[in-house]
Amino acid sequence: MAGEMTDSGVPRVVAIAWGAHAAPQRGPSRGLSHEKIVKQAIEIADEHGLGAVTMQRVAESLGFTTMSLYRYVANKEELLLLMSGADWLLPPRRKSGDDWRENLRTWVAELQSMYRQHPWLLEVQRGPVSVLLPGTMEVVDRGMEAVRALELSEQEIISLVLVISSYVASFSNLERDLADQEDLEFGPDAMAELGEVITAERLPYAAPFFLAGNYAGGPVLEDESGVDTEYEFGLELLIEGLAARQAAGPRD
Amino acid sequence: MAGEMTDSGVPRVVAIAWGAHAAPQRGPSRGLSHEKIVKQAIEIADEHGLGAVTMQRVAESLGFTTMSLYRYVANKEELLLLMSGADWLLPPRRKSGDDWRENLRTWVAELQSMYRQHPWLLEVQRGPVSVLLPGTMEVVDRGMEAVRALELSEQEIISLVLVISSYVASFSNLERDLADQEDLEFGPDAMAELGEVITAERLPYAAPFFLAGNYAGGPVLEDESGVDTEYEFGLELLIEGLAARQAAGPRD
DNA sequence: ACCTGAACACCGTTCAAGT
DNA sequence: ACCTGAACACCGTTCAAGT
Repeated sequence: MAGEMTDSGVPRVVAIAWGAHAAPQRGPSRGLSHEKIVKQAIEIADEHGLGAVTMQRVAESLGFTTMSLYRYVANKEELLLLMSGADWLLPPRRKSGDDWRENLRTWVAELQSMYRQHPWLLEVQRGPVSVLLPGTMEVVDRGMEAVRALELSEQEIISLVLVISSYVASFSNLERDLADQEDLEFGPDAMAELGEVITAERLPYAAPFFLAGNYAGGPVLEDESGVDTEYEFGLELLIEGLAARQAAGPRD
Repeated sequence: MAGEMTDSGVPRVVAIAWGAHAAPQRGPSRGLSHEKIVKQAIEIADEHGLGAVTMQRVAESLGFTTMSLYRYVANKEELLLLMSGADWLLPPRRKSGDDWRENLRTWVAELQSMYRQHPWLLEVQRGPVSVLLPGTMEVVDRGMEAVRALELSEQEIISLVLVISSYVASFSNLERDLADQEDLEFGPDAMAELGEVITAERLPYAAPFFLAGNYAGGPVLEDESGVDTEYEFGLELLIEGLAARQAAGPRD
């Protein structure tokens, strides 16, 4: 499942991603390359979603046969990994300041913008291999830099980076799901029908809230950009929690 | 994209999920039903992953033709929605206490256990419709109950429930991804090859950490159950942040 | 080494037909 | 109303063959 390995024991796809698999190049090349394939696949995913990324479509849009791709990529999974680990999906790196809160917010905003521009990133299966891809490592590196001023152990720094990036990913996911489908609005008939199954006995807390019209389609998910309020709320909690932890000094 | 609507304007799949679409039942029924189909599909997903859930496989394992399913379900997407919104995936509801921290931890543990037992839940596309399914509303209801003692507005309560459940989902996702593939271990050859591209110039913070052997395959991701340390760390942050917010009193 | 073409075993979904 | 069977337009991937 981790794919083929290179002679030295590095996963093939990792070597390719870092450009270390420099294409032996003996016979004639008609112009295909890893970079071209991955770029094209990303373009298709950006425009038409990950579902539109098929081997056939990628190949044809490059002017080649489907089968030509298999000279560069072991299978579709490998192509998806290469797409998700491309480091050019991130905005250019900016100089980091001294205020960790501000750094953290900048880093998080970069992540969020990446997910917004390339929502399919959230659908690609992650794993130990992804962690070694250029894009992922770049994200981790920027995160580590952002919080360098905090008094945390290396273990805690990695934990923090993981926690925050997971948080951003999960909210970007939510945001994407909600954006995908048009909002629902219910007339009196629909509310009546729903009211018969969504009862206060069954759902003592959620039902009254829903029946008052405050749930789906209500103000909760309707502020300007979907779930921004919720997102900020949670991020604030994480940062405040971190500050409290810092103030309390080292533990254990 | 939101699917067909019932006469009163409720999405068809929502009506089915709540059992409000009570099967007209005029002609002869050979024993297929929404419940049987969804249960079978869930069983297959639990055992063999969401990828194994095909219309053909679900139908055949029930002893029917593929096409018979389409009398109960408009398309595959609807089947996936019904699976993800089933409320019997949750552990039985327990009485909630007065300590909101403890309640929150119990609720979160229930969610986590659900994701561990049914990892495919994390792959199903969410949307406005999912929010109205019995399972989702049950989760929200339990969350609202857990934090009822906190002095928060309804808006904030919903935000909090969303934040925490997103957090749990994202970590469960991470956990699943890491569990899917065996861990990587690199010998000296591999480390040498990787060291040529993963340099301190390119990744000033992550590279030294990685080259010291502390990154993938190192102690960070190797503690007992994968990412438990990171998970606890973040949860602690959220709770501490929440407590700090409470102590500071109402805002704005 | 690079790319092609034919073939295989799958998908989801339609439609018309049986009971 | 419920289920079947044949057919269609796709998938990813193999293999043997061409240059």
